[in-house]
Amino acid sequence: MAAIRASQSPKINRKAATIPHASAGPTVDVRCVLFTVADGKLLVALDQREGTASLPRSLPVANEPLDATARRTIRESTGLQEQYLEQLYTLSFRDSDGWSVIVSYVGLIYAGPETDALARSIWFDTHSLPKLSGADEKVIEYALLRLRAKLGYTNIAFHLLPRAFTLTELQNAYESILGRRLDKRNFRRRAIASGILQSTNQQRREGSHRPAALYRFRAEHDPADYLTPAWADEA
Amino acid sequence: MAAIRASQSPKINRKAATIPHASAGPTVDVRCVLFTVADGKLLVALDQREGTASLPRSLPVANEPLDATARRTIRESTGLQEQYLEQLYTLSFRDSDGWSVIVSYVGLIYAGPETDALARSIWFDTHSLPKLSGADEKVIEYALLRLRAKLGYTNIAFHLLPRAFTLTELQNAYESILGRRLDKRNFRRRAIASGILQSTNQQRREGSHRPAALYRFRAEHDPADYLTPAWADEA
DNA sequence: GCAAAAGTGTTGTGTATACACCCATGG
DNA sequence: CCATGGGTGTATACACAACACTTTTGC
Repeated sequence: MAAIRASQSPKINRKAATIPHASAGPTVDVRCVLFTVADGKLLVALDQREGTASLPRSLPVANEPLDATARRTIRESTGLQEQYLEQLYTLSFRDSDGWSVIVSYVGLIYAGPETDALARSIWFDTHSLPKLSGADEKVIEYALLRLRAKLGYTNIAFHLLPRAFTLTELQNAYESILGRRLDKRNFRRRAIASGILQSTNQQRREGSHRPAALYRFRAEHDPADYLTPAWADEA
Repeated sequence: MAAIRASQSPKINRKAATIPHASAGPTVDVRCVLFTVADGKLLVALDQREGTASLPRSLPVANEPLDATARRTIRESTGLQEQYLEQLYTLSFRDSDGWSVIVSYVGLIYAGPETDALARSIWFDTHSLPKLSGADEKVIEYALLRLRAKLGYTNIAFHLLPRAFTLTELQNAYESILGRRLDKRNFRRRAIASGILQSTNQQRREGSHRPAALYRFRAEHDPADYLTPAWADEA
């Protein structure tokens, strides 16, 4: 607990602050970890320009809010519109391209058969990822950690499903992310109790077994985005 | 669920990506919300250069990790060494100085009588803050929200106390942050049960009443930093 | 002996977990 | 009629909230 008031010099700070642009500050680059679930696998979207794979990324254009950059990145790189987006973490990184500040986002999306067909090549199983840069690897790893943790106290997994879904599909999404099986009765009880399920009166019949009831997600009761500040990103 | 594959043009993206430096990207600036507790009040540290108050801030110097920038900012602005530091949120902001990306951090510290004396002027009660920029106001508001939420599932408030403390002091810290009174017996039971209290065998006698047992915080059992990625910030 | 803060247990209520069988359908 | 996944209830353990009095000290 020794005194710390040593290097009190705000020289660099002040100087740079007066000429904010064109200084040797870091480049800001936005990267998105976009997840989807298919066949009981948790998949992540990667770009594969020039052989090596990498997270979808881009630089913010002038005065573009970071959230908008993230959404644009996802659109440009996958052609899809994410259903949920949350800022993950910001880190600085030094590599061959110079000095970057990476603002990372996590997105969730349902990639059904249609979209799957046109964009299949970009999806990679999180359990067998291709070679990635160190930064991308860490960002993905952390995104997974946070996504799993968040399943415990939010209903975020709804965003991985189509508008109408069965409880079994919902449970499969949870199990894919968590990597373990859940008890059917307990899962259904909690899902119903959470109050964010709206029971449509439709059913889905497929295969030689009892048809499943279809539900919708009541977005207005979703407490999932409480981690994102209300103002989010304005300019 | 209409098809979204509209603006597939990664023009801007690609172009900017090839000349990352010297472009008109945003300035990156790190701001710290440093909290302390005194007299049952939750206080935040503000700089008051040139009349208007603002959060302590600075620009990262070349290749400096963001966490290091945050720690340096706190040292330079308060002369103190924070006891806990966590990244809060990153937002972009447009103001008179141009286009900035603000990486915000929350720090916790114990500001005892000694430190209080030399730095008293910088501390402001969170319930009566001076006029601040819109960005700073929002960052503080969000920091408070997150700090309160975090008290529910972590033991983060220990970082607001001196090395040895009484359970009553700990409870006061919680109450100052939450803004409501807690039940003494329940509070103590949970604090003990959490396993991060190490009972020193010392007591503190002050005033005409029974002396209080002193405890220490077992940092190695602190699950508080699980929100921060293991790699945190390397370059 | 009294004022002032420290310290201490029990009970009810709600929430999470473990666990096994019948139902509706297609072929 | 059988294979397949859909759907249902109960008992137990644990976590949390409400609640009041005794203890030790300084003066």
